[in-house]
Amino acid sequence: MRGPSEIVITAWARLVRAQRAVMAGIEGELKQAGFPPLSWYDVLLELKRRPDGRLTPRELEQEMLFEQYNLSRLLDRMEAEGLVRRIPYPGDKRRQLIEITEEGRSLQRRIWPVYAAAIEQYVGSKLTEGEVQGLAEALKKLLAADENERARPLAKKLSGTSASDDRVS
Amino acid sequence: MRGPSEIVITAWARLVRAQRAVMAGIEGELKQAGFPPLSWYDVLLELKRRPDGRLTPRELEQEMLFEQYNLSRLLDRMEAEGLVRRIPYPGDKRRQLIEITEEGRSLQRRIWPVYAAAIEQYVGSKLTEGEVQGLAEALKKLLAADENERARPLAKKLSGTSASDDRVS
DNA sequence: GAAATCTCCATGCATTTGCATATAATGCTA
DNA sequence: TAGCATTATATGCAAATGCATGGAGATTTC
Repeated sequence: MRGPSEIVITAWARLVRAQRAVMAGIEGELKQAGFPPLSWYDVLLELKRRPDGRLTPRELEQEMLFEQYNLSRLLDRMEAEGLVRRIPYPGDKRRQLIEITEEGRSLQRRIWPVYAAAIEQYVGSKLTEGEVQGLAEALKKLLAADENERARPLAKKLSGTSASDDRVS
Repeated sequence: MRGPSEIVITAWARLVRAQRAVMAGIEGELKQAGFPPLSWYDVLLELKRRPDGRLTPRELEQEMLFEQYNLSRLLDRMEAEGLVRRIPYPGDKRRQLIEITEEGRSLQRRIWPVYAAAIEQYVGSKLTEGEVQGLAEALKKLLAADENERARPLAKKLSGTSASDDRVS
């Protein structure tokens, strides 16, 4: 395996830094508006997208690229706040279904305008349309599964779909 | 402020996911090779780049986009391992200088081949030269300071330089 | 069809992070 | 130059994360 070229190293370094900077900014906006961390929003949105508002933890984990134990506890907290509900999975007692509550839907709707504004501020307003296109395209390729990757906890099943309304993260 | 277009939302979502996936992969490679987390490497590299191998915590914080308290404790751990050394800052008793030790330099050198291979695997090998160029360019613009951003803890002074040898993160 | 294996989710414990605040030194202002 | 604001770093405490493992239930194997 060749070593990475300089530009690859630069791109990687900037990917880390940009994600940190933008994430810190956006999380800061949400917090300041009195909202929970972005991961809560991600869960709510994934659930809301489903016609029945339900998903198994396993599915959520793969969508969000979250560690299993991490998600388990995140759901604990969200359930404690009444945003989601754990219900039994018919036909398999190991599994469960996470269902978004009305309160969860309400929170998602209230967060979105703030989140959207932050995305526009930290991402949209900094790039041209073409640059955004190219960025999205390149990142999609980074997300593509790779046979060479060793067995790893995250990033197993990735998809590359687009967004609408408040489809984010 | 307009809301973000769909493609902007997609790009942001993928930025988060790609960074998570790639970071998890690369961190996994390092861990498996018995090395400490990437943040340790970042510190070592920033210090090593300086002619005198020294930097103040404040400077490190800004280079790495790390929280102050977070860096303070990271340096505690690294100092405990003998990788860096805290020395007084001449002329200002509030400050200090963090100096990389010989052991720190050695660790950095040993990590680099593993890290480089991982970068190539998770980033370089997935994109064409042109795509990498475009990605680096777009991310640079995301990192550019923005007057509209509210006073935030991170991301104050950002620069956009390139890489060489083992100049990463 | 029983045992071994695998899948899904939870949890105890250590580490790390986040948040607020402390401590100490410097710089500024009147 | 006394008082007050500001800067640099550290730290107590709570929350979140990582890691290893547990335990229950499904699936496979022979």
